[in-house]
Amino acid sequence: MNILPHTYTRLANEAIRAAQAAGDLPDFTPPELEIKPSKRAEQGDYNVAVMPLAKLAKRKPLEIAEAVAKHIMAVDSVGKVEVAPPGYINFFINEDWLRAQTEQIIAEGDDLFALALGDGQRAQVEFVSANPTGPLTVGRSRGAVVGDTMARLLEAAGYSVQREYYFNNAGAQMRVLGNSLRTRYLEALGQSVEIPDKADKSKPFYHGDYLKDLGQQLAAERGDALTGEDWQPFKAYGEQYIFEMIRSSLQRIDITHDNFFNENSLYESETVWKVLADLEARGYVYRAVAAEGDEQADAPDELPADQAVATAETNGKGEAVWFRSTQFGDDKDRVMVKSSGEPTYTLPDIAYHVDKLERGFDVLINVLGADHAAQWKVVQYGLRALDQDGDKLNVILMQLVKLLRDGKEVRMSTRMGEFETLDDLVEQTSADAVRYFLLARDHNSHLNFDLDLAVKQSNENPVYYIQYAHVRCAGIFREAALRGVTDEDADLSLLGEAELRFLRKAFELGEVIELSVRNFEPHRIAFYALELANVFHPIFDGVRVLHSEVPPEVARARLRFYRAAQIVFRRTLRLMGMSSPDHM
RNA sequence: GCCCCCAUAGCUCAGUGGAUAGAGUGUCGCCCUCCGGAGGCGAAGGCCCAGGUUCGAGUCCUGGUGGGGGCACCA
Repeated sequence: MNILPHTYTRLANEAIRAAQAAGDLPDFTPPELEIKPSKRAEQGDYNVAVMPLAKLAKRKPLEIAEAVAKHIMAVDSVGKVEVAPPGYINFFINEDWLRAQTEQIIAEGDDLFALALGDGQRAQVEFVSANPTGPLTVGRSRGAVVGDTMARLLEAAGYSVQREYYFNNAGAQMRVLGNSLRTRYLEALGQSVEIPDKADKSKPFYHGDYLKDLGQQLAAERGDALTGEDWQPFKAYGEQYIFEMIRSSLQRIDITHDNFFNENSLYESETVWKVLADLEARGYVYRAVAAEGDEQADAPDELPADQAVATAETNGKGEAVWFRSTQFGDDKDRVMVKSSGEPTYTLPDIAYHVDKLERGFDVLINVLGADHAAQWKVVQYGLRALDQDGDKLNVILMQLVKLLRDGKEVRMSTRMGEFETLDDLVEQTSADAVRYFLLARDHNSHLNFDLDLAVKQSNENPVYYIQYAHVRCAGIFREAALRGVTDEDADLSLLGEAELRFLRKAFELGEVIELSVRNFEPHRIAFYALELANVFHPIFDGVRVLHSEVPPEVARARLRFYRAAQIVFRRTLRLMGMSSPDHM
C-alpha cells in the first residue's frame, strides 16, 4: 500500500529540480523537503513549507512555492495542489482514487500496510528479561507489552523479528530464592522456622505468597524427603515453577518469546572471557584497587565502623579489573571482574550483546526500565571498544510505572512480596485493557496505572470504544446477511464525504507503522487506534446501510466500505496484540 | 553533589521546527421510531517561569522552579 507522504515528498523534490531545469528557479542545491500531514482540511491533506529555500533561491517563499507547484507531476493519488502564503504547498488527495482504494484495503486484508522498510533485515527485540524470582510485576508488564508491540510493528514493516528473553539463574538472588522456598517448605511441614523481618535488609528473603503456595505444594508432593537438602534443589524447583508462571502470564496477554537466553551459556561458551581478553588486547582494561583518577575511592577511615567492616568484607581491598569506559564518554570506569575473581554483571552483559551481533541481527532493541539507564550505555561503550557497531543497539527506556489504588501510590517490591502482578491486572480488567493501558503512553512518560479506574472504567474506556467500532462493522454484516444484501460489484463512486474522512484516516496507518518503527515508539499505534475510532463512530451514526431510504446500490457501496473499515480495525487491534470481537 | 527523564485543559495524556495546540475522562446543555446506547452533537477550559536560536518554538539551546529515576568490586 502506498504511503502518501512518500509519494508527495518525491513529487515535491522532483518539482524543485524541474523548476530549476526550466529556469523558473535559480540554480542552488536544494535540501530535501519533507511533506507532512496537514492539521486543517483547507490546508490540504499534506503540505510542505518552502520557506527554508528562500535564502538559497533569493526569492520570496510564495514565489518559490508557485514555481515548484507548477512543476509537480500529475499522478493518480494527487487531486489538486494549491499554494498558500507565506510559502506552503498543499496537496489534496484525489478523492476518486481514495474511494477506489477501498478495494485495495480489502485485498490486503490482514496484511494491510505491510511495508518493506525492513527489507527482510533481521531485528531482535529483547524484553521482559526478568530473573525467575517471582511473578511479573506491573513495571515488567509494561516492558512486556511495549516490547511485543514493537516486535509486531517491526514485522509489519518488513523485518524478520526474534523475541528474546535474557535471564540469569545463577546469582545471589537465586540463592535467596532457594533458601526462601526451603524455609516455606519446612514451614509447610509444620517445622518451626524463622521468617526474617521484612524490614531487615541483612536477611534477604522473598516474602511473596507465591512461595508459601509453592512450599505447600512441594510438601504435598515430596513429603519430608527434602528436609536434608540445602538451598539448591529448592532453587531449581522454584526456578522451574516461576518460569512456568511467567510464561503463562505472558501468554494470557498473547506474548510468546522465541528464545530464552541464559546468561550462564556465555560462561559455558567462554564468550565472557574472550570478550575480556579482546578488551584487554585493545588496551581498554587495567587492574587496580580503585578506578584511575579516583582519589577518594577508598577512605574507609571516614566511614562509620560498622560500614567500614562491611565494605572491607564485600569489596575486599584487592585488585579488580576495570574497563576504561571513560574513553567512550562514561562518567567513570567500570569494574568488569571483582577482586574476588567473579565478574560483575557488566562483563556478561557486553558479551551477551557481542553474541547478539554475532548472531547476525541488523537491529537490536532492548526494552528496559529507566533504572537501567546508565547500564546500557556501558554495554554500548563496550561494543565500540570492541570495534563492533554499537549503533545497532537501540533502547526503549521506559519510565517506571506508578500504581495507584484509592488515589494513593502502591509501593512495590518483589522481595517484600508487595506488588500487583500481571495476572492481577488481567483478572481485574482484561487482557485487552492491560495491553492498551500499558501501551498508550510515550515511553519517556511515567505511567500511572490507576487500578480503581482500570477496573471501574472498563465499561467506558478507550479499549471498548475502539473494539466497538469493529463490533459495529461485524453487526452490519450479520444483519445484511439476514436481509440478503451483499457488497458484491459495489460502485465505490457512491461513497460520500463521511466515508472519505475515514479512508483518509485509514491511510495514515502506514505512516504510523513507519514512524513507530523508525523512532522505536510503539505507543503511536495506540493513539492512532483511538483516533481511528473517533473518526469512525460519527460516520457510522450517519452512513447507514440497511435503511429504508438508502437506495440498494448505495447500500452495496457502503457495505463494501464497512468491510474495508472492519479490516482496518482488525489490523490495528492485531498490531497491538488485542482481540477484534464481533460481539460485545 | 553529578547524570537521565518529565512538566500541555479540573484529571490522565497525545502532539515529526511550520498555518488557528488535540484526544479520553470529568462538568454543563442537547439529539437518536428502521444495521448502534459500551452511541451521536455542542459548550466551557491549556503549553511551569525567564532568557536565547530561527523567517517560524509546545517542540531546539541555556538558566531557574517542581516531580520521578539513577549514581556499588548488587543484578
